[in-house]
Order: sequence, then structure tokens, then C-alpha cells
Amino acid sequence: MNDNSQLFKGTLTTVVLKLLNDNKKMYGYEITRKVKELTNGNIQLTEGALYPALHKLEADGLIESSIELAGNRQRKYYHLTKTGKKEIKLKLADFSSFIADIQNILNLKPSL
Amino acid sequence: MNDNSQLFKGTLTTVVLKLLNDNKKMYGYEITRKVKELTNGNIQLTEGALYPALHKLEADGLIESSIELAGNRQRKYYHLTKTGKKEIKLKLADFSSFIADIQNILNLKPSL
DNA sequence: TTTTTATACATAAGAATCTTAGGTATATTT
DNA sequence: AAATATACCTAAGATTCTTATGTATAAAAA
Repeated sequence: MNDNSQLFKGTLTTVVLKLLNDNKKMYGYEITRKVKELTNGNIQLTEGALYPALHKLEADGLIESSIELAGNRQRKYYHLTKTGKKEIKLKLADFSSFIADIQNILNLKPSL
Repeated sequence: MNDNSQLFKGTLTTVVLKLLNDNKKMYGYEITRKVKELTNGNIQLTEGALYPALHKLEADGLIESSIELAGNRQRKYYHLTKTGKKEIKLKLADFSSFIADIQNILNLKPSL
């Protein structure tokens, strides 16, 4: 992760759930590539952060996994559960509120 | 802190430096009130997070303190150092970049 | 063809940052 | 008189991350 890693804390699960919401199913390594692609290389998700986060989301019933094979190589695909679909809506709303609040303190440009 | 506490993580020092940048000098308790006021009560800074953060910022040379008395009660006022003034500019730029990146993933409304 | 890089999963030690809980003291409001 | 607000502080524990490491297959480069 880059110098914004401190800021990225707390958004990891929201990001994962949102990507799974938009892409139906994804595997871990794919998620790291997608985040890098969408942020022009600015955010590099570390696997040490991602995999435990995925395991926790699954333990909490927000996502489910299924193993698929690509040649001899295993991929563990994740998809949202019904609970996960509800949760991402809440998390996006929370994030919006947070940005509005922080905007009141930091006075950033509206384009941000 | 509220349910957005997870999101607020990592922004604490940015918020503190920005408030000191805008208000010249503030004391700890005043900072907690100001954050609450600016966020319509949504963000309640806990003292267990704030005071250690202030001490670290001072140890790092970004802020300096001076004790003043209000009646018999002590207030520890903080102000930015020259280094701190440079740092808050960097931190605001970092935060803007972060928001832009996260926006690419979460697809929030532009007004956010 | 050997080595490096990319893909793909995972865990564990340690660091950083926060919450929760407590402590001390003065001032004001109920 | 008691409760709340102001004002500082620390410490234990929880959470979440970084860094480092491990395993294995596939592809690219040397």
C-alpha cells in the first residue's frame, strides 16, 4: 500500500464488498489487481491485509466462497450473500456521511 | 465516536493539524468540541485517542504547547510549528488523492 | 534451460491506532 | 448536594494493518 495506507484503513471491507457487488464474483488476487487498476496504481492492496479480511467477511456471513480451477491452479471465488448485499448499501451510506463530515473540517474542493 | 469510527481512523492527525492551522491555537478539549460541532455531533473524538495523538505530534515536532490558566483550571494550548504547517499541506493533498482513488472504486455521487 | 516474474493462496509476528475504562481536579448547573 | 461539564491524563485490550515468510503453478526472460 502507498503513503495513503493510513487513510485506507477502515475502508478495506467496504472496497471488497463494493467490488463483489459490482462484479458478482471475484477471487482474492483479482481483487488486488482491480484495486490497483481502478486507482491507477496508487493503492496496492497487500495480501496480508486482504486474505484475513476475506476470511472474516466469510465468517461473518457477508460473503461465500467456491473453489474453481484454472488449469492446475486453484482460485477461490467470493460472492456476496443476501446479508452482504444489505451491508454494502449501509457501508456506502456510512462512507458518504463520513466524507461529508470530514469535508466540514478539512474544507476540500467540492470536486473531491 | 460513532459507527464511522473505523473510517475516521487515520484521519485523526490530519483533522487536528487542520484545525490548528485554521485556529492558530487550541487546547485538547476544545478540539473535541469543535469536531463535534463541525460534524453536527456525528463524530465524537474520544480523549483516549486525542491526547496520545497530540503528544505524538508534539514529540514529532509538528506542534508545540503552552499552558495557560482559565481561573484555576489549566489549559494546554497547541499551535503548529513550521514543520507542522508544511505537513498539513501534504496531508490535505494526500487526503484529496485518497478520496479520488476511493471514488473510482465506490462510485459515490460527485456531491460527496 | 535456468532464473525471474506473475499468479494464487495462506499465516504469523510485530507495529500502529483506536476503544474502553479508569483516574484526578475544578466549575457550573440542577 | 448531586450531577454534569470542563480539562487533563494513562493503561489494558482490541482491531487492523505491514512486513515477512511459506507453498505451489505458469509464464516470460535471460
